[in-house]
Amino acid sequence: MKLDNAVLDAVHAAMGLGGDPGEHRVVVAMSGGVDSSVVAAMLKVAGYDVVGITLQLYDHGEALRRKGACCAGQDIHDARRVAAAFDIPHYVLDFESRFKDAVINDFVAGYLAGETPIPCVKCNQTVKFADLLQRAKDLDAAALVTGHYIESRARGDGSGHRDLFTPADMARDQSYFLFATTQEQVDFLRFPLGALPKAETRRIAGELGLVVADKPDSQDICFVPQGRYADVILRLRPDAAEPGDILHLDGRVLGRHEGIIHYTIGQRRGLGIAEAEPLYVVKVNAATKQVVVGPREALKQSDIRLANFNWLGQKALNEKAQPVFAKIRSTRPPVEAALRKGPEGSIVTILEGEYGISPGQACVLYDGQGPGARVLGGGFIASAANQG
RNA sequence: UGGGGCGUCGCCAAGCGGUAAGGCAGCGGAUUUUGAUUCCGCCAUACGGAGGUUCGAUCCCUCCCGCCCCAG
Repeated sequence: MKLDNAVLDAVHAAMGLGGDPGEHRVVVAMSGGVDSSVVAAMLKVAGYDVVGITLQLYDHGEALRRKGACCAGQDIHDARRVAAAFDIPHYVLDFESRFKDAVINDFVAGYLAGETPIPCVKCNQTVKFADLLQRAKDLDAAALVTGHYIESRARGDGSGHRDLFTPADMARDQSYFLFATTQEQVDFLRFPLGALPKAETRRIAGELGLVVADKPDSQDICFVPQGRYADVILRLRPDAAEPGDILHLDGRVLGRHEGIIHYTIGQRRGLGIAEAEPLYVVKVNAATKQVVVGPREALKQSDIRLANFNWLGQKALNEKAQPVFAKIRSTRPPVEAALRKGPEGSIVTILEGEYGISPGQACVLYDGQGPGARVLGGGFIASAANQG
């Protein structure tokens, strides 16, 4: 099995390790999906000393053959098969307990607090780029490699540091989920798919004869079956189903709900309230169990206070606002904003405002729009308000 | 039990003799490595009930039922 020279060059460039590939041990996080499988196979074909690791994260033993999942059941089996086909040493690590503590419990706690957690970020932040990354280092690897669609390039100033950039295929951009990656982690990570369009990844998968070449892309939260996340919360915390009022901004009580965990800011469906115009969730109050609704216009806000801020930019932050581009949800392009750091923490002001800014979600910062924009970090949205 | 008004899909609401708009809600799908959003599709053989007039009635007439308002 071989690859085009252009592809091989791209792989070597993405790794940036220099010298003989065979002298570099690299650990590939293999989820069992097409992307990470292609990464592992490409690196092996390119001559690296590849070690594949698959994390078992949840549902040990349960029959999980559904499509679009990862890190359990069938997917582990798929990863193992790909590794075997390419003669890649492969290990499955049981991270269930760690995953439950760091990701699932955090997810549940977020909803109980009236926020909208983003488990994929937590998973990258803790399980993958902290624990798994340490395992890779323990194995004397030169890098931990994943199938994320994001570009990493050496800064080239002799510092040994690397920077993250949005990928060539913006339709697949995963930078939103990676904003919390620290500089130290960035320096050890590699993302060979950042330069490839997804279609090219599929093509390579076919060319290399991977058993997962036609496997559907994953979507939804990996540990949530059927997209019914509330079921997972209720299973862990049956007491989370506390009903409350659905209150309109104008003060009217319009109805009742079966628990704030079913709602997120900006949500329209599922309210069951027939009014003249569509109503959206404007606020979720965990203390009073109230879900406040209002017209779409009421969702527009501009000032965002960030928590757990991770700054990957070069320029030092201070009270003077600096221009950035901010993205408050994964499926929206970054928009013009201003970032400043004050006594209250890091504040991002969206110049034109954004609709449905939800606490718990991420606000990711860039130095531009489109492919090749540098990822400057970001934070979790702690609160949002209208510009005063 | 005098007068007036109204009863059309779960909610709101067009239609005023020619064979049931629309919005909201709901359901289904597409999109999406989070939650959402958005988009697309579906959603009353039926107009409170019974008669009548008419070629033809949700729309006209009569009676009944049920609401609402004003006056007692």
